[in-house]
Amino acid sequence: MDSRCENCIIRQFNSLRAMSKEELKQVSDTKTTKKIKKGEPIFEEGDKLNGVYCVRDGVSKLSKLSANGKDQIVKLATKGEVIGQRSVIAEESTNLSAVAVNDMEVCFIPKESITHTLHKNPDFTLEVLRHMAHDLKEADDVIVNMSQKTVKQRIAEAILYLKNNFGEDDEGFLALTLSREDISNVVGTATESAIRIISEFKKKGLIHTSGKRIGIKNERKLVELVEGF
Amino acid sequence: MDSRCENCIIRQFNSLRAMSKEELKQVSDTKTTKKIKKGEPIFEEGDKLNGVYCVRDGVSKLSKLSANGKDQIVKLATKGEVIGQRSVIAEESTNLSAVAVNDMEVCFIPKESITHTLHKNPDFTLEVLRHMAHDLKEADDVIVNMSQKTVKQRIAEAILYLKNNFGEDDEGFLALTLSREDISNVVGTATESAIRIISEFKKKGLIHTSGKRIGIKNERKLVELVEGF
DNA sequence: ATCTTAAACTGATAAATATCATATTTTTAA
DNA sequence: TTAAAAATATGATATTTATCAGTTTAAGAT
Repeated sequence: MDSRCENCIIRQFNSLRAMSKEELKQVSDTKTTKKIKKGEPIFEEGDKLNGVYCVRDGVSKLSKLSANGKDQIVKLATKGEVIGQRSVIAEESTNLSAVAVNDMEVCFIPKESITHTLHKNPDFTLEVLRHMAHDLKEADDVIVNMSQKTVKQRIAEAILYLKNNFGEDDEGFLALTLSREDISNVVGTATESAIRIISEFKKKGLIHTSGKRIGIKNERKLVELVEGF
Repeated sequence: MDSRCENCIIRQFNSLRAMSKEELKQVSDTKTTKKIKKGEPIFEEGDKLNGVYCVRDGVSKLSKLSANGKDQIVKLATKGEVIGQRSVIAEESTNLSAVAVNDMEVCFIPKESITHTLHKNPDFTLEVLRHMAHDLKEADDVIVNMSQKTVKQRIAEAILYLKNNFGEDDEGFLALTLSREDISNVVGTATESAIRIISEFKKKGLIHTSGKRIGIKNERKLVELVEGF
């Protein structure tokens, strides 16, 4: 993979595409590439970030620790997404932890490169703004789901989400394998409850499993379940 | 109250303050002021908005209808806040309904005034971006609260939120009176459950009530409850 | 002011979910 | 490869929350 931002395909998926040649060169010259192993943190809740992280490969879970000691996963960030933006823009310490779900490669971009462009290039700022508007809409949807859907519906939805966003492998399992605990943290439930419902889905023929891996067997029924039939 | 945006105090609280004199004049010349009565909608979920609404007076609830027919209130917007921004920026139809909680006065600003400035004035765009970053953080917090806190904790939190954001009247009641149903829609629970818990708080001496009005009697205990004691 | 309607409230019960305890399987690392 | 650790799984039970049915109280309209 080319190590210059100008040539990085990932850029096509995020706001960096709205940068000018010179701005991009500046980013490329100051960025550093990091490898993060599965389970390792990129940053922790409360950290003051000195820049943002552009995900080149792998998936990161963004989560927040609640008073009762459970993590709530708020978002899964994958190839092409930029994480840490919110904190850098608001000039606050981050409200989320970012931990690698599998082995990752990320580019660290110092905040000066970003903030300078934010002040100078309205196209870039607008592009970031549009992304954030989208994230905000998604967050609103999550709030509604959390409060109005049952755990069963939320788990069905999470499984479909994983398929739609990360795809399936050649054996028909979800390409992104989350632990049962991670699933329960996405859905906001007790790990045992998540496991129980996954077993139930298996018994009913909606999914099949192998170890921690999950595959979809009856997508239509899962969709119906989410919609409340 | 002066009807020119340039002189409007409300502007101090929102992104419009980053506009140049000319931009603001343009907004002022194209804006229209509307009065909305308690219970009336400003816009409905799915509407394509032709502009944004700047709240001059009163409070609006932003909510989303869920599959089971219940509204989930995602945000309460008050004096100084601009609503409908997200949809206009993302150029999508709105994902939320806005209904007046009490009599309101709002200024409608056609989207052209906004989008034009978004493309030209990075200070303004950045200011809007910062606001949205803030909203996103709040949304993340709501997600965590929804999934990790009990209904009792969420109701206690809602009461404290109302006090901190809208204050108390001279009799010691919350200045913003929400119906029990609205409270249950903020908290994401059945109306009867909300009522029951409010009664319980009253019995325990945490609050006092008079009709639908609620006053805080023991703030410390409410805070402790939210934090899980 | 009073009639009418809507909102607030209460009880009984059902359903959903969490918790605790423990067995089994899978993964990790020596 | 195998022992240890971690994750998955399941049962029993407690707790929380929703639902249904009904009464009382408050608010709005004539």
